[in-house]
Amino acid sequence: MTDLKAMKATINDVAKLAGVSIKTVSRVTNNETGVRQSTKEKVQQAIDQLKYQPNQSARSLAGTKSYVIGFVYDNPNAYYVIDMQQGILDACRANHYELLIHPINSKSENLLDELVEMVKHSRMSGLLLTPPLSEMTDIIQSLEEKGIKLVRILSGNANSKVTTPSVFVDDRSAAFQITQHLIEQGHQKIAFFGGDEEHNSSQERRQGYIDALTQANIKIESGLMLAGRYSFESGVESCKRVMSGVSKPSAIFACNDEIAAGALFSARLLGLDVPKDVAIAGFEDNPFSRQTWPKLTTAAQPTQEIASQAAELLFKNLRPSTQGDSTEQFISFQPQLVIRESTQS
Amino acid sequence: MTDLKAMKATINDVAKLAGVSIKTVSRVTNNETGVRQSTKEKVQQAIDQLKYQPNQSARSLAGTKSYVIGFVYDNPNAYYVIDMQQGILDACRANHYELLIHPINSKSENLLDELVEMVKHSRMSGLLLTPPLSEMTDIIQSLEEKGIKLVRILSGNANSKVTTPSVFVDDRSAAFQITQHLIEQGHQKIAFFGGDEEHNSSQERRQGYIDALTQANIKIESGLMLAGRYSFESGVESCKRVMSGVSKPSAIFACNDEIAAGALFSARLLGLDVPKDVAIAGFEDNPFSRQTWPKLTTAAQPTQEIASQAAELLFKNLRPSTQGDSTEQFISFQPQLVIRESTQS
DNA sequence: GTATAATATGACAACGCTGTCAATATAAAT
DNA sequence: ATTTATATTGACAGCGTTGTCATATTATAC
Repeated sequence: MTDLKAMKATINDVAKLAGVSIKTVSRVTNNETGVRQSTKEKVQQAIDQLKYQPNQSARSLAGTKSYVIGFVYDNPNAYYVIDMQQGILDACRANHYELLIHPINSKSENLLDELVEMVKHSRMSGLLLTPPLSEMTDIIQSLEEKGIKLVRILSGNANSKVTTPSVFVDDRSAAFQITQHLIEQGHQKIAFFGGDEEHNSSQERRQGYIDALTQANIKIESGLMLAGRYSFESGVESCKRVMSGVSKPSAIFACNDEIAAGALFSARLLGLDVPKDVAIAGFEDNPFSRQTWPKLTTAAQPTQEIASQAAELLFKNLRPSTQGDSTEQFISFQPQLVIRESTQS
Repeated sequence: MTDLKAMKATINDVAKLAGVSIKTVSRVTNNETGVRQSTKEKVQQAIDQLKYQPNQSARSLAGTKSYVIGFVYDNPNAYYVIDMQQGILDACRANHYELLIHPINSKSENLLDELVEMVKHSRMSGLLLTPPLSEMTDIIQSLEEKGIKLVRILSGNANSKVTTPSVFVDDRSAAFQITQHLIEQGHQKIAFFGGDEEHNSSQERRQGYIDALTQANIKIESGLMLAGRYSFESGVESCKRVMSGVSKPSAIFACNDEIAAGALFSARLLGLDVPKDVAIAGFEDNPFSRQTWPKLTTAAQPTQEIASQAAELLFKNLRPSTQGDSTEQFISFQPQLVIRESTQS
């Protein structure tokens, strides 16, 4: 049983026990090159024996690195954020980094200053960004110009011309699959309920929808493509609107599960049976997509895994030894189609 | 516009500009006593002019305080966690503290060691605990014995005999109100769907339910009080069970919204109309309680505010000057009844 | 006006680590 | 065996603060 009062082992203790200088211990803990294998083992043994863990404060005070990264987000989807945090935290623990979370308002006036101030004040050595922040190219560029290391997580694919290390989620292809699934179920009139336009994901998902319809030779009806926001209310609204229009859809592809849940709610109000009268599909696999009635067909992304890999990518770019080397700066993920009752008649 | 490269002002710069020693600057930034008013002003002016901010790493390396607190949780409800984080973060920003989040598995074998190790490693000066951790008295006690400052957030009321600073949420009284509301709607046979027993909240809510029935002279039927977990599936299960029993309820009080959503789902499967055939109430005001059909009656708690106040309480106990003084160590919150369609016929 | 107590300030050594550069050990080349 | 290049290791000075203790200044009492 560890006792708080019991002095923590320091680098000096390890050095003494291993019979080397503290600098050598430092080399081992930092995985630096130029330490003989036998020495490394000797030191590692002492580290294990004393359960030595470097003091982060001393580290960041003495060195130029800080072992602290920041996770910046502005996302109302709590499950997404929590999963991201968990994934990042896992990677942080494995790499002896600490995580500072930083929810922000991406519409803030002086967003850039706020971020720079935060990085400076908390001595963060890098930042992980999610949409919509990760898609604001001007902010990204300014941040990089100031020498802040970044990894973006966003909707899209690696064909991008930017150089910022990024983790892409191929929403377009997943949206294509969902739409295709709807078509396979015999639907010809399929509506699309969009999310916030400032999120790239909304555009990507719409493009996937359009691609699928095009490939199936189904005419794109602009009256069936509604703009909206990523919210339950928006789904309610869009459903009400489209169902009172001239051209009524037999299926709806909502840009995320919340919109889909709203559409579901609205359809019921209108006396429509789901999926008999209208099939509804969502996106994201929000936990409550399994708790609606009927359960929602959707696209699932391995959020935690995405987060871990994004963090690992950041760490790689933070290590001077591997900097500028051949580390692949782009990672891609493919969401998975999850078919449930809301689209199966 | 701040530039990252621009050297940050240090205590030395401030001292030089103010014409005092660095120690005096330190005294001012730490609000220590024994600095002449005129000197203090002189120093403060220099601080403002240079936009000086103490370096946290140096601070925690040199001193005994660390300006870092930890938020420890093991809660599947993402919305609750996010709200807690936001509230704590607000308080942290106002008090120049940093927050390290730490999701854990409260069933872990060596939970205590893990926590102590974390506190030591990250040099946290205090911890904020939520259920179920905040209700594990043995862990709490061991932590306090090791000199770790704590603030608990939990279900209950301030009559507790413990001395650990705590923020209470009076679930019992809110559950009483919900049950009373159900009774007022004419229900006599009201079922209770419990949550995880290791959460004090489940017991508190059940007690509120029992108290309300007792006061209304309604017989408590043990067959209507089901044990369960805080999950959608548990709600489905409980509903199926109670509806296939001898004594069928006309109303259900579910221990939280997730259970209620499951009950709702299950009722529909059984061909029951809500609220006509059976009224359903939840607890917590989870966002999706507004996204079910019909919307759920529930009890709402100001999670963010609770979190902020808990953090403030911790900070007060961390400040040596106010330590042991007359700061009230217990804060209470009252959840608010929210009546929606699921209980209104 | 002087002795004494109280108050205000400063000098300086930690804190635990990394960066720099010099010193040493080992391998390679002659 | 020597010299030279290379791989390994160590000594030591910071990093920006706070804690301790000594010193200087001011207020109080006689």
